[in-house]
Amino acid sequence: MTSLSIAEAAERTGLTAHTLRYYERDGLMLRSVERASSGHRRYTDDDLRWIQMVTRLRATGMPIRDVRRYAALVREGDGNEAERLDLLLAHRELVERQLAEVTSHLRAIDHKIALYEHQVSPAS
Amino acid sequence: MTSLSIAEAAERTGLTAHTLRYYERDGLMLRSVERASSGHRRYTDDDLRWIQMVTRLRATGMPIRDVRRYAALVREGDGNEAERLDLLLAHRELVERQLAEVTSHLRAIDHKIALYEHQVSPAS
DNA sequence: GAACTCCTTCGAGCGCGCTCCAAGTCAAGC
DNA sequence: GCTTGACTTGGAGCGCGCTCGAAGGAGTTC
Repeated sequence: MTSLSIAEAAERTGLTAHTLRYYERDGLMLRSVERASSGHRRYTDDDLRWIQMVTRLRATGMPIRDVRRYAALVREGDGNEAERLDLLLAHRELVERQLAEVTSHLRAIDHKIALYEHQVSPAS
Repeated sequence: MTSLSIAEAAERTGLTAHTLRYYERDGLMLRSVERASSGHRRYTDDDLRWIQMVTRLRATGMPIRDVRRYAALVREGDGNEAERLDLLLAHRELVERQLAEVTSHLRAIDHKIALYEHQVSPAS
């Protein structure tokens, strides 16, 4: 079991140390990160795995407050799996709708691009 | 050629009147929207078409400042089509990368969902 | 002509998600 | 013992994209 400083954890997760501290004080972590005798944070593999999940939720657009709710459910422990599932299913639904919308707007933009491409280096 | 009040334009575009005014004063429109003798804005079909393009750029995540740049190029008139094309191509590239990233994170979340689904109503 | 509705401008405010700063602590190296 | 560097906390600040409020004007309805 490795145990990383905040700088190392930042590097591994792609977040900044600032953000890691912010996530912790904002209730996004499952529990307070352990401390060395110096008071410095020590991130475990479990912490990193959880941060990866948080990153996935965030990268797919889940608001901080919903990640916090999800974290609270996981923190509570066994028994609320159905609630966690609901939350994730609702999120997936939303993300899929957004993907479809962005894709459709992108196709429209593609048409515009095609027009400009024709204009900039016309075949005729 | 129809000509709409700001409330009607808001309804057609799905934006709020507040946002339409904001876009105009922030330089996202191609020109100042025409006014009735009362001073009220009158949106033309051209205005609506442009707003639709702006909406597409925004919906695909283009920052306001880049939309403003694009609007400035279009406003300048003929001769900078290559620049406009560059801008749109760069945007498309970015959006496609983001779509891929979101999709990949979503797949990972799907695995989590599958685990919970199994747990909540197990086959065994 | 009073009330009502729809609009105007200017500027402040807000929610989100960080991002940064100041002042201090601790451990290691010289 | 002093310096250096990585860390700590609390709280302020910021960039983005709206969003809203106040005060007022124009036009219609009764």
